[in-house]
Formats: sequence, structure tokens, C-alpha cells
Amino acid sequence: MTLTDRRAAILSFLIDDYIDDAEPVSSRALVDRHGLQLSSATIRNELARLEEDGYITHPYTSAGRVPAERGYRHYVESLMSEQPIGEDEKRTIEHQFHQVENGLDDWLTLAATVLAGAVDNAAVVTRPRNRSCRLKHLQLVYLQQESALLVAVMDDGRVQQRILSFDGPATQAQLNVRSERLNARLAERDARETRLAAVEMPDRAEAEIAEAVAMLIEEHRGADETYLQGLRAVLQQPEFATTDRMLDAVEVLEVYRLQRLLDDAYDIEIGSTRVLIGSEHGDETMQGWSMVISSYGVQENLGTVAVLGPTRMHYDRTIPRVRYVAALMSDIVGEIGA
Amino acid sequence: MTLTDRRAAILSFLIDDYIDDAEPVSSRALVDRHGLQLSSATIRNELARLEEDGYITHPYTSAGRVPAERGYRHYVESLMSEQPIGEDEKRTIEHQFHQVENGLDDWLTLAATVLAGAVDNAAVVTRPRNRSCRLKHLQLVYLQQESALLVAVMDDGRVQQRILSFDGPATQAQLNVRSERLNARLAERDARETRLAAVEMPDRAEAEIAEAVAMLIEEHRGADETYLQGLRAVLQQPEFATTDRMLDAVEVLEVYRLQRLLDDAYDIEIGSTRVLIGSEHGDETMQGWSMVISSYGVQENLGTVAVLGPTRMHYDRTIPRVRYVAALMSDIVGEIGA
DNA sequence: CGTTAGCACTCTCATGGGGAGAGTGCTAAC
DNA sequence: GTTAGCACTCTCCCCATGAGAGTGCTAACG
Repeated sequence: MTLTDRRAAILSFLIDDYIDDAEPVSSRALVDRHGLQLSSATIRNELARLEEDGYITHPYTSAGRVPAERGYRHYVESLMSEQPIGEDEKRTIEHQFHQVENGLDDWLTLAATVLAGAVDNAAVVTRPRNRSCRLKHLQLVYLQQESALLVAVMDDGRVQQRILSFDGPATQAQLNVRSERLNARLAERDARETRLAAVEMPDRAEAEIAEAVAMLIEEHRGADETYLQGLRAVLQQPEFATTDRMLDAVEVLEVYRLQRLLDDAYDIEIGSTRVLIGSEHGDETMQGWSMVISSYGVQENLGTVAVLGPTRMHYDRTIPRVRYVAALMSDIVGEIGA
Repeated sequence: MTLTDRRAAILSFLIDDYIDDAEPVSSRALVDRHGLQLSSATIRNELARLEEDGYITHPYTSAGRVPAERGYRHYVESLMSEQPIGEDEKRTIEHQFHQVENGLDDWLTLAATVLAGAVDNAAVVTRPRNRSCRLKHLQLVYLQQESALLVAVMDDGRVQQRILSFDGPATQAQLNVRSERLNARLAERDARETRLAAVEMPDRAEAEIAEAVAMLIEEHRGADETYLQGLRAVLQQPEFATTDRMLDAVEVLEVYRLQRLLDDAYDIEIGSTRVLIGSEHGDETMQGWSMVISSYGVQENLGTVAVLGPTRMHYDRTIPRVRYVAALMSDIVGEIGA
């Protein structure tokens, strides 16, 4: 059941109009706005067919037409043409990125902010994480009489820390020696290997530290910090014009949900984007939401960039911008040398 | 212009009722609900006086009375009695705290979540920061050919990091030596002292690293990470029952504002709480908002715990809970040994 | 057969009037 | 000082009404 050219064109016009206005599109409006050489009655016939085939619906008998999920899907895949990012806009974005040099944390926040601003929806960025994470270096730092801070640098350049307590007191010098010994044995190992190494250690205190390191590696792998920006932007979209809808939106954007969602989308190739429309992400609370998602990073060290908003979304603007920001983030991760 | 006992009692009843219901309180309702041995007419006379004195208002001619800021202020200072936290609730809260052992990050999030849940409003917690922050320990970690990660542990147990690049290659062994030399010179110094030390260093590369350390210390001092929880809880309060108000609320709670607010409240003694009602915090966007704020930590190493919500807030429940969570956080910071 | 004009029909939404209800403020009496 | 009584005010809900927007259908046209 492929669409005739004419029907495809009509669908495309309709979706364009609806995305701009958030208002049901009438046959009349299509003719007028796009200078069609057909009467509105003809368009009505075509619209009836499009509705039969599930591309569009109408909210009630005598309202204009509204795209259905299937319509959006077809639009994203075959109809729309991506809106390239203007040189100006690129410069602006890059400029914003260059203003911050403090490290990954800030870049992540920044990426989310910039993206949210560019597409007028919520943007989420996750910290890159390494599926097979390894210890790069560890260091024990004296805190108090019987406690020390274990600082573990991972091979993605991220740091995890934890407080340890010992039975007896220790000086920083002693801790340094101990750190060196442990580094020699644990560097470049992943969680499982570290745990194995721990078992074989004769010194009980060191074995415990190695255990702690293994846990830190595991935690690090699992920790999926997300940076969300643009809440207000989404809430101002007309689809959330009632308080109920707004509360729903806030709920959807609450972090614990996002993490799951981003997890689901982990097998995206770097450089490509994926679009999930409405019920396409399994979760039924996501009805009415779309997500444009992309991953970034190098090798195994992957993060996610995504935009979330109502299904009525400027896909043609959003997709290239998500891709672009993801590319910028890949560059940054590359430079950091993770 | 002190209140007569009777007027004070009436004001107290009125505020209690209003806080519960969010609805203007009528003279009639006061009599009925609190079994007063007076007629509603008498109450009306008293209410008129209270209104004259600025303790209450009414939204329109024939609605019940509503507390004004001055009324809340008086209520908080002289009328209400704090609702002690039940043993059960204490146990629940402590239990939640003990479930997480991963470190400060998690505790901060947790504290905000627990508090928000306990008082049904938004809660904000800031990471403790040391006004006069010092370096505890630094470590250079090999990354790639010509770059290394500088990891600086501060005396509050927090870690800052930054990527450095060198002219020539370096091995981890070389970096260790250099780390040790720098530690000997920089440990226990604050930003200014570190900068001075940097100037005196003969080795140019090391001087640059010392410079970087100084910047990290400064950044660390300035960085005021805030953890906000309970957005939904606030938005569900009846005062935000329209979309406009909701959007305003989201704006108020956006982080950049909070940081300033918390800054303003930095001179609170540990163990005490402060209440800011409506226009009492200078910012006029905070009209209609109250904040119960407390600080925690040990010595100079201070963080903030706060609850934000509409002026109609259960101050009697909120104040002790803010104080309690702040105390728990103080314990934690103490244990960590910052 | 595709296209089109015409028209009846449907459904929403904005508008405004009316009436009930809630509470006050005032007055006069106790 | 307290209270009953009452007029007055203001909100809010309900509903009816009508305009307007669009469709679907039918019949005619090239």
C-alpha cells in the first residue's frame, strides 16, 4: 500500500502545517496555503483515503486532520527534507562550546542547554560510559586517623571515589606505598579481573581495597548521569496547555524514566540518529512523545544525546541538530583521549 | 501593636485552617471547626482588626480571610508549635539514608528526595563547600602521549580534575615523581598560596601545573552544585493550578535562581533554621514563595538544606524536618572527616 | 473516472445571562 | 463587648445559544 505521489505530497503539506501551528489542518487550508490546483473537495477525498490507511486522523467529526503516528513515521522516512544547519547557527553553537573549558561536566550540561535551545524542546545528554570499563590509576589519600579516600581514575578519564576505614592508623607515606603496589596489580583491569586479583592477594587490607575498586568500577559502568535541559521549553508547547498534561510531562521527564529510555536505545551506531515516535518506544506513558536520539563517543566509550518533545516536532530541524551536537561531543571525547 | 490573646488565637486557627485547605477561611468556619464560644459576628470584628493590622487579607469582598505575609511571620515566630518528628518517621528517614553508601553524591540526592517527600514540597540541597578550601593531595595520571589527567583531592574530600597537555611525552613513572614533588610543595595550601608557590617554582612545567591546581581550587570553591527534588510535589499544590502559575513555578525552581537564593542565606548558624516568607527574600519573582533553609557541615565546610514551596506551607512540619535532615547531613560530613 | 460545486449535518467553542451560595459589613439591640 | 439579622457583593457553576469551521455526501460536469 504505497502512497500515490499526490497523496504523499498532501500528507507532507499537512504535516508541515500541523507541526507549525499545532492546529488541525482543513482541506481548505491545504489548498490555500500551498496554491494547489485542485478544489478542496478533491483534497477531502484524498484525506479520506489517507485516514483510511492510518496516516492521519481527526479529533472530532468536523475538525481538520491531524497526523497519526504512521503519518509521522512516513514523513520522517520519506517525505521531509532535513533542514541543514546554517553556518551562522553552527558558529553560534561552536562558540558556546568554546566558552567552557572546565571539563566534561560542563560540556554535558552545555550540550543539553544548547540543543534544547536550538530545537525548542527538552534535551538530554548522558555522560559517556564504557561498557567494559577499566581502572587506569588509583590513589589513597589520607583523611583522618583511621580513614582514607580511595580515588580511582577510570580509563574514560572519569574519577570515582569512596571512603575506606582501616583498623590501624596510617600515614600518607604508607598510603602511597600501598597505592603503588595496588596500581601495579590492578591497573588496566576491569571489574571482574580486579575481583579475581583481590582474592589472590595475601594482604587482607589490600584485598579489601581491591574489592572496593571492583565495586567502584561496576558502579561507574552502571552510573548513567543524565543532564536534562529545556523543561520550560517543552512545557510551553501547546500540547501541554492544561495542568494535567503539564504534570504528565514533568513526570515523563523525570530522570528515572529517561535513564531507562536511553538504555533502550543503546545500539545506535555512532553518527546516525534514530527517531522514536509515540508508541514506538514500548512505554505507554510515552504516548504522544517523540524522541530523536543519537550516540557519541569513541570506541566503546559511548554517551547519548537526545531530544524529547511532543510527536508534533520539527523533525527536519531536530534530527540534523541532534546529529551535529553528537558529533561535537564525539570530538570532545576524542580530544580528552578517553 | 501586639495582639490580644484572643486575636492571636484566632489568627493561629485561621492560618492552620488555611494551610490545610488552601481555601479562604470564613468567620463561620472558625467558630464551627474550633468550637469557639463566640458568635461568628464577634469573630468578624476581630478579623476586621487583624486585617487592619496587616496580618490577613481577603481576595475579594465576600470571600473568607487569607493570611498575609505578616500573618505567616507572626505565626512562625510566636504562634505555631513545631510538630516533632515521630520515631517512626525518623526511623524511616534514617533507614533510607543507610541504604546508600556510595558517597556524598548519592547522599545529597537522597537528602533532597527524602526531604521533599517528607514535606510535600521541593527540596534543595547543596554540596558542602569550603570557603577557605585547601588542596589535600594531587596526582597526575597518564592518559596519552602528551596529555595527563590532573586529579586534585580537596580537604573536603571532593575531587576535581582537569586534562593537561605537555610538550613532550611522559610516562606514568615520571608523572608519579612529579606528583610527589608537587604534593610536597602544594598540599594544605589554598588557592592564593598555591599561586604564590607556582611563581617561585623553577621548573616551568611544574609551575603550570601548580597554576592549574590553583584554578581547580578556585573553581571548587565556587562550584555550588545543587540537588533539587520534588518538582512534581510543588506543582501539585493548589496555588499552581493554572498553567501560567505552573510555568512560573518551574522557572523559580530552575537552578540558576536557586543558587543565588542559597547564597543569600549563607550566614545561618549550623543547627538553626531560617524561614523566608514571600517578599522577605529580596527577589520579587519569589512572591508567594517561602523557603525554610538550614545549613549543615562542620567548621568551615558548609552546605545548605532548604525546602521551597508556596507561602502556605506547613511550617510546623517543615521546620523540624529541614533541621533534622541538616543534622543528619552534618553527621555524614563529620564521618567523612572533611 | 477523476474533479468539483453545493449543501446538510456535526461538533466545538466562545459568550453571556441567571441563579445559587458564600461571606462580609453594618446596624441595632442586648 | 457581644450578638442577631439582613442587605449587599462577588464568585462560580450551569446552560443555552449561536456562530463558525469542516466534513461527508450527492449529483453534475468534462
